[in-house]
Amino acid sequence: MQDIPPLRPSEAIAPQLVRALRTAIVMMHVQPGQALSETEIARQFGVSRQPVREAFIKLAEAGLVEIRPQRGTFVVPITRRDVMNARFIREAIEVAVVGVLAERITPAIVAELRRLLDDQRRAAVKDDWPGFLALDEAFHRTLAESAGHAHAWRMLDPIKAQMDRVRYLSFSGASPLPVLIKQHTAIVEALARRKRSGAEAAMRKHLREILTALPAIAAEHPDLFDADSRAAATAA
Amino acid sequence: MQDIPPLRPSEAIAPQLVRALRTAIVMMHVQPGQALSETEIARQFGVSRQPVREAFIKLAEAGLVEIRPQRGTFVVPITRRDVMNARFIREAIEVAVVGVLAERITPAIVAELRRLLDDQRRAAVKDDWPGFLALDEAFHRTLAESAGHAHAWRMLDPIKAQMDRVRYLSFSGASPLPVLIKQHTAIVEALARRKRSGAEAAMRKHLREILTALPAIAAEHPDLFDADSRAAATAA
DNA sequence: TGACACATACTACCATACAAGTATAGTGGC
DNA sequence: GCCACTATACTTGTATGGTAGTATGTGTCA
Repeated sequence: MQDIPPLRPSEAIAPQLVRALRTAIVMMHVQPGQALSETEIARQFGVSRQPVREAFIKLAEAGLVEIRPQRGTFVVPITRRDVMNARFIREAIEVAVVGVLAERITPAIVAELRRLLDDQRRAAVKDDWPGFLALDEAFHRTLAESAGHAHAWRMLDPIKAQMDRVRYLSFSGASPLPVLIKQHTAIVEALARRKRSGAEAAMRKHLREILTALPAIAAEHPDLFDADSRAAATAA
Repeated sequence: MQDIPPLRPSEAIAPQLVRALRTAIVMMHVQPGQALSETEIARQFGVSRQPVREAFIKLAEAGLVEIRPQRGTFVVPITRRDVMNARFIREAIEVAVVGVLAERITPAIVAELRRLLDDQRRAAVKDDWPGFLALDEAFHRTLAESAGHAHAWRMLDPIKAQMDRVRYLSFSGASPLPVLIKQHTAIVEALARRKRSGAEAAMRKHLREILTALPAIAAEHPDLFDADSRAAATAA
C-alpha cells in the first residue's frame, strides 16, 4: 500500500485506518484479491495490530474485505454480480427517493441541484474525474437529504463503495462525463416539473448506465474482475 | 442480561457474542438506552474483553448499539423516525423485489410461498408469535431469493433489526397475525397472477402496516421510545 | 448550604503477549 | 523423482496490561 497518510494524534486510530484503507480500496490502490495483513498494515502505519484489526472488522462489515481466519484478510474481488446487485439496491432506493422528492420539491432545492450541475460541467471541462466524483456524491446526497431521507444515503455508503471501484476504473471513458451530466440534468428537470414518474425513469436510466459501461470496463481490466463475472453476465 | 447462552468452543467467540447480543437486543431482553460494558459482558460470558469489543463494533455497524468512547456502549433507543426510515428502505427494496419476481414467477415458487402461508396460519392458531416471526422471515427471504436477489435480503438484515424490536413489542396485538397473513396472501396471489403492480401495491400495504401499529405500540411502551419520536410523528 | 477541587471508579482504546490453525518449505526414505 | 513427515513461517483470535478521558463522590471552604 502506497502513500500512507499520517495519523492525527487527536483522533482515535482505528477510524482513521478505516478511512485510509477504504479510500485505498475504492481508488484501486490496493487491488481486488490482494491480501492485507494486520501485522503489515500495523507496521506501515506505526501502530499496534489491535486498531488494524478493528478497521478490518469494519471494512468486512462494509463488504470491502473478507477476513479468513488463520489465512488472511483479502480485498473482495469485483464481480459483475456484486456490481449489479449494488445497482439493484441503489436503484430501488434512489428511485423511491426521487419519487418522494418530486412531490415536495421547492425552487430552492432545484436551484441547489442546478448549481451542482454547473459545478459538474466545470469539472467535466477540466477532465477532473476526482472532482466530478465528489460532485456526483454531493448530487446524490442532496437528493436524499432534500427528500428527508438522508438516512438512505448513509445506508447506501457501503453499497456505493462496490460501485465506486468500478467508477474509478471508468476514468478511461467508458462512461463519459457529459453522458452522466446529461442524465443528472434529466433528473433535475423532471423534479423541477414535479414529474414523479419522469424523475423515477431518469434516475433508473442514470443508474443503469453502469450496465452499459461494465462490459467494456471488465474487458479492459480482466485481471481485476473475478471469474464469476462470466456467470453474472448471462443473468443480466 | 439474562439467559447467557453457552459458547461453543469450536467456533470463534466474537461471532457467537454478536449473535447472542443481537438476539438479546432485538427480543428486548436488553432495553433501548441500556448501557453494555465490555468488562461486564466479558465477565458474564467468561471471556476476555477483546472479543466483546469486536462484537460491539459489529453491532455498532449494524446500528443496534452506539459506542461512546470513554463513556460506554449503549443500546440504540427506538425512535419512530428510525422505524419509519427502516420501513422506507424496506419498502423501496422489497417492492422492487416483488416487481422482479412477478415477471419470473413459477408454479413451484408459488407453491412454496403458499406452503409458508399455511405454516403461518398454523402458527397463528396457536398464537405462536416467535414461530410466526420466523416464518415471516422465511417468507420475505423466499421472495428475495426467488427473485434472484438474495443479496437484498442479506443487506436488509440490520435494517430489519430496527423494525424487529417493534415487532417483538407487537405481541400485545397491535398487528394481529390474521391481518399480517392476509397481507402476505395478497402478495402471493398477485404474484401468482403475474400482476406486477398488484404485487407491488400489496407489498407496500404490508410494510405500511407498521405505520398503523406504531402509535399504539409507542403509547403502550412510552419508556422504550425515545423523545424524538414526537417530532417524527408529525413528519409522517 | 452551595460551589469548587480533588480523588476514585469506570469507560473505551491501544499495545503486547500467547495460542491455535494453515500454508509452505525442507528433509529423509523408498 | 516422488511422497510423507516434520519444521518453520505466517495468519487471525484471544487474553492481559497500560493509558487517557469521563463521570461521580467526597471533603473543604466561604
